[in-house]
Amino acid sequence: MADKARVTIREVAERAGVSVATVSRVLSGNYPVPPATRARVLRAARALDYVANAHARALVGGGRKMVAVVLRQVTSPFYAQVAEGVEAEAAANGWLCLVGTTGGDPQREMDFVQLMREEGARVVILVGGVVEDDAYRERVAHYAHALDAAGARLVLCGRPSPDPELPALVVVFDNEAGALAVTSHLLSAGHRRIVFLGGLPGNTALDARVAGYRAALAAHGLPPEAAHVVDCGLGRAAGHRAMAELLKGEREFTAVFAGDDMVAAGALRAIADAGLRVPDDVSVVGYNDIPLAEDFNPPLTTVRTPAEELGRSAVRLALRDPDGTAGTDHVLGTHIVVRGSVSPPPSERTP
Amino acid sequence: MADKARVTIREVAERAGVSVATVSRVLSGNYPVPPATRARVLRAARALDYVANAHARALVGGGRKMVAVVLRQVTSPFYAQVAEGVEAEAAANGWLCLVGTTGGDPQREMDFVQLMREEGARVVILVGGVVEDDAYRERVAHYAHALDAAGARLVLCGRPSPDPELPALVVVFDNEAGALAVTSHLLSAGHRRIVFLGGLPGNTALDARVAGYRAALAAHGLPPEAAHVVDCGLGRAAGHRAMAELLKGEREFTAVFAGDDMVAAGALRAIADAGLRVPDDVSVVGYNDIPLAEDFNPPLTTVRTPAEELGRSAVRLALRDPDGTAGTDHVLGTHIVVRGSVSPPPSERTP
DNA sequence: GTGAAAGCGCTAACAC
DNA sequence: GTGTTAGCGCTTTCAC
Repeated sequence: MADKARVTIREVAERAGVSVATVSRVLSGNYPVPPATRARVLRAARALDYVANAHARALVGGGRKMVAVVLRQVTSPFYAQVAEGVEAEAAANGWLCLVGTTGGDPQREMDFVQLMREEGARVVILVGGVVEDDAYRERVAHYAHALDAAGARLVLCGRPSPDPELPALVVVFDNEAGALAVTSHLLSAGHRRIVFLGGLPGNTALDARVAGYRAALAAHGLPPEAAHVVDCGLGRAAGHRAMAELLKGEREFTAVFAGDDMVAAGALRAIADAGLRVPDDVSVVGYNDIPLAEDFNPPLTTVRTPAEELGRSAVRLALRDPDGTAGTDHVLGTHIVVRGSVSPPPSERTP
Repeated sequence: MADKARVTIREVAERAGVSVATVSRVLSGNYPVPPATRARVLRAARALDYVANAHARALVGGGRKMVAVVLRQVTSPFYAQVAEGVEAEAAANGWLCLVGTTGGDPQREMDFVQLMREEGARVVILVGGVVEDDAYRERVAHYAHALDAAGARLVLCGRPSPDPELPALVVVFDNEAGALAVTSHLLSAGHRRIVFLGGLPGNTALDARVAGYRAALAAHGLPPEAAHVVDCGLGRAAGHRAMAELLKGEREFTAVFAGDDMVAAGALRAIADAGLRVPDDVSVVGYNDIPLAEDFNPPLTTVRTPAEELGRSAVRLALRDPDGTAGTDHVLGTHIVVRGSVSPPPSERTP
């Protein structure tokens, strides 16, 4: 019962009483064919429920319109939004979209990119911040050159290029500006002791956010020692653990700036578990404005990063620029979304 | 610069000083080749950064190991988890996974399935509840037969088969049992006036949940009129709108059973906006236990549906059963997760 | 206007 | 052990 033979173009031709060339012509629709023959062929194809073999087509046609996205995981709200943007923009242009997940494993990333090369993907999009070590730089350089040699495009999405000379397109957020803005928001509310939760040394996105955080502190005349960054990495669990740990000692902060909204979710839970209230006892801000951030307790003040637009831009750029005029990075703006997780620090409210 | 010629097997053969057949043999690894030649070929392939053309390979090899998942959208936490399960299980077996989204549009669904037939996907997985109208039944029957005729498998995931005779595998949750369980939980807490928010007449998943809800009510000796289902459909926005509407009139309920967690999120917000507290003034339960349900305000009591396992099961089943011994549905168990959104109704607490 | 035929890059018989 | 060759299903010159 398995593997019955697929209907081929030859059978359609026979049934319609024409040659395979004619069938190909009407199906491709890029060649004038008399309405009568055309109808006959179409009828035969319909009757046989014929579907073209995409592989044969791609083989002769030199590849197929396909873009591939590589993410850590689809269950992260942020990545899911980026994927949705890529998928939508690809579909809108009649391109196929393939999403692959790595779980953060470099080997899986390499395997997937290799697979995409075999499949003839014409655009490969790498999404999200990463820690830039030598192995990474080497990997990306290889992807970029290999893809370029095959006439395909590499797009770095949400991360800078490790080397401006690489044939790669890049679309990013201005993480530093976003972080500077939320930190300033906290400072304006009167906070002076703000901890940054979720540092990840070497990670492009987090380093930039930390830089923005430090810049805001400095701009408000605070000394460098005022910065307190906890390098616990990302994820709800990490945020929860790190916050709980922090809450064990003397409380030397009045606000926390979480590296992203998932970290914030974990931190909020830990704070509640400790019997403290947000924002009365401690203020919290996140980053990314994931769809459910407004349902947190309390609704989270955070930085909106247009994730879906990031994905759309990536494919738009790649399709618009088939010959790879790399060079300038495209940067997308972000802005603060004020909700209920920030208030003046306790001391300020009881002068 | 675009579309440079890809390195082919012929070039590797030349460089290694052997025939293409030999190269093919060492690369496929399914044929004994002397270590010396083998090494020479491998070296040549590496030097040229050769990647096989998957299309040529699939063309001669009769298709390629690929499973396709079809979802409404990846940004829904529930669907994302299912997709992750499918992806993981497929990858674990060395299969490619392609995810397509429809946004709920039947046309896009048909286009995507058609595309998957062209691509030679050997497994196509349709995910999630649907409203079963005639058009739908016809569509699915067509997919099932067409896929079967090509030796591929159709898997209905999270929805029953519209016709037991169809050559399709099915994996589902026992929605009725899950709904009966949470409703009973509410009843045990003392609630008698419970509204079901998020009905969607004709939708397989919601109808089953409503049935479980009614069954629980009946089991507790309540008359059929005790049931109150609001057919607002799914999604956070729908839940918010419907709840706000409900709150405008005389409050004739003490608890709400949301059709899924996103509806619950919207309902919680509407309740808070109305100045009411959960669970003191009104209790709320959801369905699915999405990852962030515990971060809602208050943490949501809900029904855990093992979404990722649903996805994994779907591919496991399809791979285990290549010849389509359809017939019996596979059903996955669910269970309640008790958190903070339920308490006895106000009247019970002030006897 | 339509058909015959030459490949696209690869695998698998079939020779030697 | 390794090379030669015939296709896989399709598109696309090039004839007629």
